[in-house]
Amino acid sequence: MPKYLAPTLTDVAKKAGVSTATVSRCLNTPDHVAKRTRDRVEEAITALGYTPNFGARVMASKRTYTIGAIIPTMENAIFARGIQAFQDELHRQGYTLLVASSSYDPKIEEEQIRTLVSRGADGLLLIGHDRSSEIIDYLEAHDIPTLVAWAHDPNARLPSIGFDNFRAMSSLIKYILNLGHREIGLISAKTEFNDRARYRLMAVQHGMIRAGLDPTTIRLIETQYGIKTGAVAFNEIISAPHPPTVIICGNDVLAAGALKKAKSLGISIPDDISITGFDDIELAQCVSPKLTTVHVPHRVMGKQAAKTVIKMVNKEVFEKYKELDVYLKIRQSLGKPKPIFYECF
Amino acid sequence: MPKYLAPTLTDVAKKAGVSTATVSRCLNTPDHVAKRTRDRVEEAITALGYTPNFGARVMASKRTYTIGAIIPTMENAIFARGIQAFQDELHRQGYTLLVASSSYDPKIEEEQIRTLVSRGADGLLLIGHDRSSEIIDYLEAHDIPTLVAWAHDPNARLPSIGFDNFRAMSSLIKYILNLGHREIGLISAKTEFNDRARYRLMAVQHGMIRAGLDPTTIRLIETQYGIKTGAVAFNEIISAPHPPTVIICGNDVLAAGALKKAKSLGISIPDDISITGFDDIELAQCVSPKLTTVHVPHRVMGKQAAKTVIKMVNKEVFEKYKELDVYLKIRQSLGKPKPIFYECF
DNA sequence: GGCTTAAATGTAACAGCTTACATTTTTGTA
DNA sequence: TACAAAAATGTAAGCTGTTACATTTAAGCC
Repeated sequence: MPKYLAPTLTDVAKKAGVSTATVSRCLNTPDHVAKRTRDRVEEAITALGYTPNFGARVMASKRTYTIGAIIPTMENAIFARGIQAFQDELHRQGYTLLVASSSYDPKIEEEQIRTLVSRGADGLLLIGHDRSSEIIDYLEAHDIPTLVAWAHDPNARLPSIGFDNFRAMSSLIKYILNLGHREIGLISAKTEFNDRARYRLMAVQHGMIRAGLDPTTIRLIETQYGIKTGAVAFNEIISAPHPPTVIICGNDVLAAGALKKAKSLGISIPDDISITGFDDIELAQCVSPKLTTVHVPHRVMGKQAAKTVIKMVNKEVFEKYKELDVYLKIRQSLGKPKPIFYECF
Repeated sequence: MPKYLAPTLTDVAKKAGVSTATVSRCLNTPDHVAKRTRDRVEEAITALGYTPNFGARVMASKRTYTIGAIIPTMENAIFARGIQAFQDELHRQGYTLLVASSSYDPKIEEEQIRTLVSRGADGLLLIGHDRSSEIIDYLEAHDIPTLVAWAHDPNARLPSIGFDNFRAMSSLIKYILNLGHREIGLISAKTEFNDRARYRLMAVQHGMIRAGLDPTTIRLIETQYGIKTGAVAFNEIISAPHPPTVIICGNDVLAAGALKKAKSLGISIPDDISITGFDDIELAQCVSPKLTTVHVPHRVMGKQAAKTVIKMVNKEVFEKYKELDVYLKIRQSLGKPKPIFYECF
C-alpha cells in the first residue's frame, strides 16, 4: 500500500481551478477573495480533507501562533489550574499552547526552552525567575518574548506577572506571631532553583527577626512536593524534642499531608499544634480542619498571563511587572499556641 | 532596529567551511562525518547559537517526533497525573508532547485534532471513545496513529489502553448492594460525550437490575466536574424526600464535594449516609472519613500509553486493546445502611 | 605505487506555503 | 462606450532544512 499523501495547497488549487495564491488567501485573508471563488475553494478543501501543513506555513510566514509554556510539573494543582486558564485564553485568541514540564530541573528547562524556540514558539511562559543568564541571553538573541509567572520581581530582567511571595508569606508569619506562636516549624518545597519557595522561607526568617526572635530556631525541612512527603516531614518535626507550636507549610499539598499524619497520630489540629498552607487550592477546604492558607488567584494569573504574552508577541504595550493580590484565608487549622508548650521553656 | 535573524544551516556551513549537507549530517547522523569536520561544525553551531528550524525540518523529513494529546481538562487531577507520566516517558524517548484540552466539547476536540495533525504530530493520544466516525476517518486518511486512553473497548475502531469502566463500577455497586443498600444516589459527571461516565452509570443500573431492583429509583444527578458542583448535587439529593442510603460519586472530586457538604450539614458519613468515589487520587485519603473508591493506576496508564503510541508511530507491533487492572479501595466513607431508613418505608 | 573499496563531502532538487509584484478582470463614472 | 481605479487573481521567489546521487578523499592491500 502506498503511503497516503496528504493533499497540499497545490491539489486544492488544481481542484478548484485557481492558483495556489488564491487558496492561500482564502485561508488567511478571505475578504480579499471574491465570494464565488472562495466558495469553490472551500468546496475543494472539504472534498479533499485538506489541512494546511504547519511546518510549511511557519517557514513561509515566520509566525506560528504558538505559545510555549514550561512548568515544573502538571501534577501540581496550582500549575494545572493556571495553565488551563492560560490555554483557554490563548485558544480564544487563536493561539495554540505547547506545554512542557521540567521536573524542577533547570537543565531540563533549558532543553525545553530550546525545543520550544526551535519549534517556532512566538512567545514563552516560564515559572519563577531562577535561571541562568545565558538562557535569558539566548531568548533575547532569538527575540522571543518571554513572560515569567507565579512570581513578582521588578528587578528581574524578564517581565513577570504574579505575586510577591515574600510579602505574602510575611503577612502570614506576622499573623502567626501575633497569635503568640514563638516556636515555628516550616515544611518547605526545595528552595534550590525555586525562588518562590526561597522567598517564602526568607519571609518567615525575616518575620521572626522583626519580632526579635532567632530565625535559626526554625525547625525547617525541605522536601519534594506531595502529600506523602508532607506527612513524613510533619512526623519528623513533631518527633524531635521541643516540637514547635505551629508548622507552616510551603503549599497546601504539603499541609494536607501534615494534617493527615497528625490525624493518624491522634494529634489534634489546631489544639495541639497549628498547621498552615499556601495557595488555597480546593483541597484546602476539603480537609478537616479546613486549612488556613494564603489565597493565590491562579486562574486569574493564567488568564492575564495569556493576555500579556499575546501583547508582547504583537509588540503592543504591556505592563512589565504586574503584581496580583493575594490574601490570608483564615480557616480552622491555625489557632493559638497550646499553653502547655510555654511551660516547657 | 533590524529584527534579529536566527542563524540558519547555511550560516553554520559557511562559518565552518563545509556544505549544508555536512552540517545536516552532523545533526542527524554524526557518525557519518569525520571527527575533525564534526568538531569544526559543532564549534560553528555553538559560536552562532544555532538551533535548527523545526518547520523546515518537518517539511524536509516528514517526521516531527511530536506526539499530541487532547484531554478534557488539565484541572482534573487524574488527567494531569496521567499526562505528566505520559510526557515523562515521551521525553525519555526523545519525543515532545503537545497538549491541548477540549473542555469536554467534541467540537473543540475535533478542532484540536486538526490543529495537532497540521502541526505534524506523529501520533495522537485521545481520551475515551466518544467521537464522530468522520474524525476517525480523517485520522485514518492522514495515517496518524491514534491511541485512546482511560477506556477499554475491544470493539472500538481505535486501539486503547485503559480499564473497563463498566466492570470497575460493577464491582463497586455489587459491594454496595451486598452491604444491604437498596436506595442509591448517584452523582455522575455529564454522560454526554463521555463514555467513561456513561459506562459507570450503566454499571450501577445493571447492578441494580441483577439484584432485582428497579434502576429508575436511582437518585441521579449529572453535573460538571468540581468540588462545588459535587456539594450542590449532594445537597439536592439529600434534601429530596426519601434520601438514599448511599451516594455513589462518579469521581473522587465530586465525592469530596459531597463529603464537605455533608460535614457542613452535620450529616455523619458513613453513619447517616455512605459516599463513594472513583479514581483514588490523593485527595481520597485527605478527606475524612477517607474515601472508599476505585483505584485507577493513572501514572502507569500514562507511561504505558506513551510506550504504545511510540510503537505505533514506529510501526512496531503493539497490543491493540490493553486492559489495566483497577480494584476497590475500601476505606471509611462507605458503611452499612442506617437502619432507620428502612423503617421509613 | 597503483588499484579497489569505503568513507567523507558536496551538489542540487525538493518539501508546502506565503507574499511582493505583475497581470487580468470588474466596477464606476463621465 | 471608454477609461481610470479598484478588486481579483496569477506568477514565481523564497523560507530552511534533508537526502539521493555524484564526486572527492582516504584506507587497505598486493
